[in-house]
Amino acid sequence: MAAKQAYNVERFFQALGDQTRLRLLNLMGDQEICVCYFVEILGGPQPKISRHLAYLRSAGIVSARRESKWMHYRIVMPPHIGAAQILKQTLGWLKEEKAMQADKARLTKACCSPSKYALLEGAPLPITLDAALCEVC
Amino acid sequence: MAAKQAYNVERFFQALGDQTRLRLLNLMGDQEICVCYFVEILGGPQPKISRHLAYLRSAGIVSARRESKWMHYRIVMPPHIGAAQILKQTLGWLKEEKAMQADKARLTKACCSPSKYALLEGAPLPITLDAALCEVC
DNA sequence: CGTTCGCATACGTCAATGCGTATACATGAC
DNA sequence: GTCATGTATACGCATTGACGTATGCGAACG
Repeated sequence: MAAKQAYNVERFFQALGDQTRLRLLNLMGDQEICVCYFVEILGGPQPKISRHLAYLRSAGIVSARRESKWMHYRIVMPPHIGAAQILKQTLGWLKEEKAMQADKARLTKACCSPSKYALLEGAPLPITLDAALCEVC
Repeated sequence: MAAKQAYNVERFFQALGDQTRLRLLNLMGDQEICVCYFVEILGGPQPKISRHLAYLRSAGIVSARRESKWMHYRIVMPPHIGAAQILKQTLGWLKEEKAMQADKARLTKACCSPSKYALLEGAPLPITLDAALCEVC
């Protein structure tokens, strides 16, 4: 069959129905990114970022990987084919939003000179995911 | 520009994050349908249907038209091009869900023999929207 | 006019969600 | 072990949302 039955579609759309979470997803894109960058780029208290990441995890949209002290987050395509298509389309359109482009630019800037950001001293750089492993690309 | 700035993206996704509203959207499809059919097909109290339709209206996803006593609802494409694409894709995938197909089948059945449904006595039949006027088609 | 019908809204209740703050947890340095 | 660092969770609170029930509003009919 083309679509699975048990997938929680409501949860998927609810996960996309928040500005902060959309910004997080846009920043991830096809990269695996450390939480400290999210905190730096989006501003605000760190628990806020962490909670939204937990929400995305519970919705099955992102996965987390620990590397010593740092947690890396990346987008994972939902098992539901319809949801996966929607997610791809959403990511594509986010790239066209000016505010999202500004976020991305700040991320690039932070990665190029992390020493300018107290929070990012020694933080691991984002990792661009292998196209063969990343269905987003 | 490819995308508008002020569109309420959160509200759009939140509107899709509910099973009842997805069922309503699937039933509408490319037709303009009377509220009484929604009540008949989805069951449950009528105010529940009406509230969800109001939510979809506030999100700019559907529009309402009065015809004497009856209110007809139809899907309207959001002004935001990204949202419009997402909505089309969502509608297309809903058609593949078995539960949604069952809803649609019950709607067809109700339209063919409305006399069997007390609620639908004299109710106006759904109107398939002209392809020239309906961007969904 | 009053009644009936189709639908929308108001009200109260309860669960879910978002936030800031504080705290717990995990890892590494010492 | 202690401590610092990066991240997650707990708590209290305010807002939102979904629900059932009751009620209001517009249109048609008598």
